[in-house]
Amino acid sequence: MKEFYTLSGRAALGTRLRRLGEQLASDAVPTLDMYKVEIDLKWFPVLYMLMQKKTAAVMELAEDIGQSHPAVSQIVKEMTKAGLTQTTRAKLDKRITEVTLTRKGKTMGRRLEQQCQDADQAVGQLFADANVDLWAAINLIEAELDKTSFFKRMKVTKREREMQALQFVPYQHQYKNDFTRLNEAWIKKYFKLEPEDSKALDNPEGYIVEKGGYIAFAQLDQDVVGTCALIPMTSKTGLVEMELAKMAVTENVQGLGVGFLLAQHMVDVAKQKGVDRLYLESNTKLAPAIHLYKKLGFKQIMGDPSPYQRANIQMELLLTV
Amino acid sequence: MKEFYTLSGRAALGTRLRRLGEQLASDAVPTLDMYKVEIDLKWFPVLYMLMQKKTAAVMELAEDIGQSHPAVSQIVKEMTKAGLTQTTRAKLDKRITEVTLTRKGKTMGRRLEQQCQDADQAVGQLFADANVDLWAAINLIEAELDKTSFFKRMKVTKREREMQALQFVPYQHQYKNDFTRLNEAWIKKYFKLEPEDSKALDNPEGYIVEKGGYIAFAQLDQDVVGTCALIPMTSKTGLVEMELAKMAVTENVQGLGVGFLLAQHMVDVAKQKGVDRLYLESNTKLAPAIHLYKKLGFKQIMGDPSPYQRANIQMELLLTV
DNA sequence: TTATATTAGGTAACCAGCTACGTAATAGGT
DNA sequence: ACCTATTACGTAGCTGGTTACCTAATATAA
Repeated sequence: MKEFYTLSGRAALGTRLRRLGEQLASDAVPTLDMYKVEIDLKWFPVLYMLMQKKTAAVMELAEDIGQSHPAVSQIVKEMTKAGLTQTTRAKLDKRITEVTLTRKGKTMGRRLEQQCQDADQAVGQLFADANVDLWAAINLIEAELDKTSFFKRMKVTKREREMQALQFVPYQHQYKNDFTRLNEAWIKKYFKLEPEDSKALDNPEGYIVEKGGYIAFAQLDQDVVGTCALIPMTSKTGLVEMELAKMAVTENVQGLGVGFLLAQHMVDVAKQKGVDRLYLESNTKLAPAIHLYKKLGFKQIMGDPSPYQRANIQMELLLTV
Repeated sequence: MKEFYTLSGRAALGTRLRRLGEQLASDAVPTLDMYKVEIDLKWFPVLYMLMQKKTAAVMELAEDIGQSHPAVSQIVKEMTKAGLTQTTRAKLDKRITEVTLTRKGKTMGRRLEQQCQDADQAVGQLFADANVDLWAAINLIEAELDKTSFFKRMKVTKREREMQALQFVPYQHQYKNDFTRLNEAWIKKYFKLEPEDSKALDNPEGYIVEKGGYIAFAQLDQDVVGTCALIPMTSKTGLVEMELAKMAVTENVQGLGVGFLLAQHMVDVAKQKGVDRLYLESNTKLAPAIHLYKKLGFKQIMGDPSPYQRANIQMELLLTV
């Protein structure tokens, strides 16, 4: 039994907690008997709250015990039938159903309170015996989950693992289609293909690689998920200058930081090549891209007019100071 | 919200555990999406087990994942409909339904395993952030509950509390009926009233108290729940001797240790009175009583014949050595 | 052998939650 | 004053589990 837990490890934490909770709850059924509290287990929280509050509305009880109001409505109906509670419409607001305990309900309630005190005591003893304060532990865990939900934590974990598998490879002939595909995808999505585009996209080898440029591809497991190019520029200043261009990342891995790592990789390559200044053109519509460039240290400049219509921002990064 | 927890304290541990578990589980639904595992959350354990086992029977899976076999049967049916599993009758034993994953099922399974690894990682991180190892804590608690169930713990706690309220009071006239009632109850239950009984039961004052004897009553809250008497004996040896007799405890508090505490009280009283030797007669049918006397140090002896038919064992306790 | 017990697992009915929705009463804006 | 939004809460129906019960196959004892 419970083979599943041992195998799936802490991933089954949720199931395990629920199960332990259920076990404790089911242990509570015979104890109710012991205290001569003749109630349905599920009435427990409502009865308990009514002992504290004297009178309460259905919605109020639902809020207090953390269940839906139909559940409470149902429970109150049953308890009333069993003679433990009675309901009256509130005078001030006739929508409100006020629930109060009958004499019999109060008797049960008193026994229940006694039982709760004993249970608290017993739980305390259990913690002492096991030398663990599970209650405090849950408080800490819940506080931590309030800060960052488990869902978000999973996302971070996944990304971290995946990013470890990310590799950068230089251009090879077999990647030609990937280069075209990745770039056409984003251009078509945000703008439309310009005549200037086809120059580089249709012939990366002749237009970039053979001219002393560099193209890198980001590979995740077997998939090519991103690309970026360094294109030599004819410099007027005597500095070694290259253009960072054709940056593209597949839609379904966007937001994982592939773009940033890819761009960083390109900067590293540029440094190795002895490039003094990196230049790029982009569009302010592409906010995440601009953000990414800024993060890498690119500064906006007013440069020469671009051959691309969509370019409305130009940036540079000086690599040698 | 959650007013109930803060009020009822650790008594609501069960509910709280269950709730936290459910919260974590519900957080897992969107993560399934993230990993492109297109399964119903409840299929998770079955799919996971099948990844480990290649093939498994319905009963086996039920055992492994800790759910009932109809649940598994249902899940397998749904999974088969979704094309994730296929079922065949075992050749050796045609009652057995062997469940295996299809190609599609295996694909999902692989992604799920990946997800489980990430989840395990994320849970580990959560524990690190909260600085609590909840997993280890649960292990300790479960181990402790295996030793002593929560139900039993509640019983002990209840008894301890109740025993604190236990008081011993000496005979007063208003207790006369209690003395008769308590004694007649057990005599009638195990034996039948003998003529000798009425002597003491009908006239405790004349037969016991006024002759220098002593009667004590055990009171729990307002209820008289037990009684016991010390009756002077005519000694041949010159020692001060008394008979411990008329020990009776109400049925509905039996097993709580009232009898033991009462007898212990009588021994204390005897010591105060300067009694050298306590003597008693009983019947071996009354095993708990005999056990109790032995625990107090009484030893079996062969004494004079008893006026009571039901007496088939005699014991003594020497108080002065 | 043959009768009986046990086992695998399917179906049915139930249960305790939930969400969705409807109705009546109240609150609020114009 | 009147229309709209909100609130309280009841009913209906869904879901994911359960237990109870059934049949068929196998194991066991007379």
